[in-house]
Amino acid sequence: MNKYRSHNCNELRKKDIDLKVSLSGWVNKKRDHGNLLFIDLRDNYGITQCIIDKENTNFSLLEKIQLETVIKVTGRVVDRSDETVNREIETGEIEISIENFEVLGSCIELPMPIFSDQEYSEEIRLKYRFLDLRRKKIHENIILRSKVISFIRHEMNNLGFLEFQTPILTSSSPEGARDFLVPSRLNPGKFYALPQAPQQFKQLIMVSGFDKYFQIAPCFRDEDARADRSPGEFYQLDMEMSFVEQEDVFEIVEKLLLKTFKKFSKKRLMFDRFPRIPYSESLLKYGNDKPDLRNPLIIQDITEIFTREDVSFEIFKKLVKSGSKVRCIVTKNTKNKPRSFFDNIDKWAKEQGASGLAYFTIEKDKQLSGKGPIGKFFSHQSLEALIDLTQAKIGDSIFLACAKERELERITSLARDKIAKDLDLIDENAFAFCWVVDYPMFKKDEETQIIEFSHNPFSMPQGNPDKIDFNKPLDILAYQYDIVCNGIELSSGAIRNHVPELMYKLFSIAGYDKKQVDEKFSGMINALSYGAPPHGGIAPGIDRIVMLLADEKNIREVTMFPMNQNAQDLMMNAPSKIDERQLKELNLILKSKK
RNA sequence: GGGGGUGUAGCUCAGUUGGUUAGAGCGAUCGCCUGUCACGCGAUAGGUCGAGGGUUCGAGUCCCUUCACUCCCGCCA
Repeated sequence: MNKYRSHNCNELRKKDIDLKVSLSGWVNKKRDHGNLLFIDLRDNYGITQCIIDKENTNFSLLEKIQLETVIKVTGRVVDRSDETVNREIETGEIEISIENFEVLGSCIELPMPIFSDQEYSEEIRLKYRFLDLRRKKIHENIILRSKVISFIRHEMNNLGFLEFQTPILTSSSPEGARDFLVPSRLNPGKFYALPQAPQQFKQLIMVSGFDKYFQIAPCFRDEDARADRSPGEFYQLDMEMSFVEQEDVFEIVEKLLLKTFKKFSKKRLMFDRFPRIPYSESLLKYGNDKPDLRNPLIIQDITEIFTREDVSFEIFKKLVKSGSKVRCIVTKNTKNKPRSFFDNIDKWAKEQGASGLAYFTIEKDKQLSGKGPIGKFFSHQSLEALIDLTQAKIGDSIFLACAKERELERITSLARDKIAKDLDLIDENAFAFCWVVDYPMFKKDEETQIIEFSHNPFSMPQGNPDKIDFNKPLDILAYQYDIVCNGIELSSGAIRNHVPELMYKLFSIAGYDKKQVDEKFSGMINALSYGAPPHGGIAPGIDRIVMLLADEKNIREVTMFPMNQNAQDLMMNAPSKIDERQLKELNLILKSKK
């Protein structure tokens, strides 16, 4: 028999009445009636009410016990009368009549209450994460995370994938985010980098002939935090397959994600198959490459309207002449919305750094007319043309913005979210997945005008390699794809380029000569020359998947021991100073910061 | 690196136009209470109003600087 307990705190039921039991757990709550004391004892599994009265010699000791003390109680399971049954907890039909108890772990005064639905500052939660994790919601989130990971692992095994570990101490790569570096004692002046993803290793695994690989892989990127992005480290379901095309990857991942989301969430799945949206279309219609398809609003380009003679909205016309574009969002049947609705959105847009969002509503008396501040600038013929172009109906409103393409995408993307929220158009009880496909291989840095890889340098360009026009690098598309769910980027993947000559060619466009490629990616480029299979893969973000399933807005709610926004672990005091001896061993000298 | 928000008791928060000794709930301590499940009742302790400077007869409140936390932009192949 176990020294500490015969049952856990969510085990005893009516059938156990009269049984002599022992339970161990935390004192969740006390209710002291002076001569009668109730103690809610809590463990990982649940809560059991324990009771003791003044007749028992232990009464006065238990009366004084601090909340969150860990105790073992022994006693008999007793029935509760009908009036005193607690339907809120699973053990609510019984209680333990305490005969004896023992303190297993005492507790000093708490910095934050455990038994409470109050919200606390992140600072205190992260500093005392071990207390925070005792609280119901986050405790359940972490359990959910464990179950999701184990389900995925099981599914991947069934699909014939093999799980491998890849090195954590590896080499720095010139592309991508900033690396976390680890100085090498045995190689003075040289550094390891923590992997931003096991990208090269998983490709090497394919070259090694293992066919299907996966890993719940830690990834390290030294980038600033966001609500959906932990600083430092996160986990990906990293996977790679040999002898596959884009379609094969889609087939596997779609099924896996749908199965996972069906199993772990009650929310509706909007699509049985993920819609596929080309990158360029996504930028136009949604203003970004992570569209929230729960939002029915679509952005449309109406620049041509502003070249018409019978449109007299001179500010926009002038901007259009100098290369700006005009895009709009049509809202259905909003003619009766109060003026404040429109003005709030315009005001909001100005706060976002835009010049504002112009708007008018299409009305028809005898003729079409635009109602609203700028409605008068449009002739009825121009409104007809606008209706043709946008499929807007009478009674709909049009929000428009005019700017250079990049800025226009930014503001219309934000406006699309904002307007949908104001009109309550987003179904919070749904998951809307999609693929964003056909990413360009290269992009031009706005400031430096230098051509660089837009996504992943190891992606295979689309089309016959012999026919690709390398003189127009910005037109080259890649077999590169993302999965987006509810506006959150969940995964990124690609069919890889396994042809060394093609790789050199593409790297040369991004400014790396053969020697640099050989140096920086020696392991991989070398391997590709020794018989590499065509291969591809993807890497869904585990933390974000769990975040969506747990219906949380912040990734720290599904991360056991997260760092704060400044990438500090307030509980472990990381990062921390190191002593001179260690620095010396590592051949490091610290430069004092002024 | 930049912008927004927040910072008052251990925790969550209130604090009016600048005006007496800065309040509440929870928690803590002490007392009362035998059926609660957010138990109830009474009392006590607990404050560098994030820090520094300024304006003022007087600052939690106004101004400047700064720090911490957070959200966002940049960044995230």
